[in-house]
Amino acid sequence: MIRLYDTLTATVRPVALRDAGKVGIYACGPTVYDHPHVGHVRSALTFDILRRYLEWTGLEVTHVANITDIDDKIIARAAGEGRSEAEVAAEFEKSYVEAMDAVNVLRPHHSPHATEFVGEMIEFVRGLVGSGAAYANDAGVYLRVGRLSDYGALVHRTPDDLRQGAGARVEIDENKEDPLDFALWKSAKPGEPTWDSPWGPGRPGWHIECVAMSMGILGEDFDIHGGGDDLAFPHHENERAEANASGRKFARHWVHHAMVNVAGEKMSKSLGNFRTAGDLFAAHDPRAFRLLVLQTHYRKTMEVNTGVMTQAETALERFDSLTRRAAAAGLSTERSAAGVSPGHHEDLDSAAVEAFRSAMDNDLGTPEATATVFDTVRRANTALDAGSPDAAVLVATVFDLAGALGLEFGRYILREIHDRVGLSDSVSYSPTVAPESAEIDALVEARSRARADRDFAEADRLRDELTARGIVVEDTPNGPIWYQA
RNA sequence: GCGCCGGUGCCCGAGCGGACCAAGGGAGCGGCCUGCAAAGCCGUACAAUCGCGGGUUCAAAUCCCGCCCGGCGCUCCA
Repeated sequence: MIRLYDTLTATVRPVALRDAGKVGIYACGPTVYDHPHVGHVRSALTFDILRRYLEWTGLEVTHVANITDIDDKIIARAAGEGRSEAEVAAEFEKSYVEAMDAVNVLRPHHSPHATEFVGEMIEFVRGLVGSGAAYANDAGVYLRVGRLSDYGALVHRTPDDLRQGAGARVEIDENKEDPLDFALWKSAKPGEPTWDSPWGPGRPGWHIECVAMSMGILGEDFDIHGGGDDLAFPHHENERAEANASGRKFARHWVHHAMVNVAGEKMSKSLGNFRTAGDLFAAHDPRAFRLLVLQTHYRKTMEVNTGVMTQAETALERFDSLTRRAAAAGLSTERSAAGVSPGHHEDLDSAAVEAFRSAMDNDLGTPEATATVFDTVRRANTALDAGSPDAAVLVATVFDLAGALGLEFGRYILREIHDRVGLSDSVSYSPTVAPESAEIDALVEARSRARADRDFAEADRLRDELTARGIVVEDTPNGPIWYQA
């Protein structure tokens, strides 16, 4: 079983599943008040990789990632733009989903919206008020944090510690019994969307929606809860507080990933920085960002800039070229080529599979796992060069392992990606495709004939002509292969 | 200020007490292959003095202490 760092215990420990063979993951998704930025993408990629890997090992995964579609920032934006909160949320959720598709993030099994769970939230808050764990006044309903002795445990602080910070930095709120108390329900203010509740019209507080949605879909005592490490406090801590105050068991394991820095965020484009995911993917292959995320451990801050993106794009070329070489040799690059199914990889190269598994099991060691895949690429190339029968298994291994990481190859893939997100017209690097090509084929064949006749001047002329059309020709023992650069 | 995380080659980035070398990717350089390329493969010196200074240990990039620098958090941000 995979071992993961658990924020609560501050140790790397095996994930102890509630139900054998099944994993429930709740990953905090975005509040959709603006276009997604690269940090959102890293977040989604982290959990997509975790999910894919767990599925690869044969576990049945239920991946839940919420969309928070009602909150102060959405309200503010809607008010500023003279449209409804729902319109704002819908616009940016669409933008978010497009970015996720661009980086090949599998759709979560559930993508609940906060506004769909207001009824559950109200019930939950009602229970807390009923037991005295929370109190209501004119401003709303607040949780009595003072009753929770281990409040702060997720960030390894004591309540007094936090109280000091809260008292010092935040103006005293007269509606709270304790500065640490926070709103479960906010009473209606003019111009804001509201729902009816036992405490009058109002709307949910920030943390309650994730408690309602996670336990509503995955049930109590679910396996993994995660998000960016900036969410550990107050968001996740407050979720814990709410769940614990209700007497229910919450997440068994807490997984937090680190942030991404885009150098000197102030001067964006001119310095090669990217404010939004769209900016990044208009300039670079989205797969390169996934590779970058894979090559950095999830608990470590990563830096994104033009230089590292370009390096990652070049690295990707190793996979794409293996794809071409394998295809030219008549080998399938389908994951299923070697009869692989989730949890069963015995027909693949066992050394690579085991190295991969052991890297991933060790706190999602994607950098080492990715290194294993690159090692396997080299072995596959060597086997291909030698015409060895081992090539088929090695190639199949590469694509199986890479698939578990969500990497997809083949130059034609890029066009698909851009079509998927409607970026085809805005890319500033040349999208590569497998063009339809009776004409190109004819030129390539003519060149082959010229080479066979040792008429190299003509062969080179034809290659130049192809180059002028953006076509790269490579000669292999299995004949020439070509693709659009 | 307090808490947590981090500072590794030209660049990105693993490793986190030793027994096989400080992975992997990128750049540069040299070689093999090629008609020439491309792709691929092989090699790559000048100590990578693993932020700096102490310490523990038979043994430290890996543990401890101090310092410097960076990131995140300290109430609505992935």
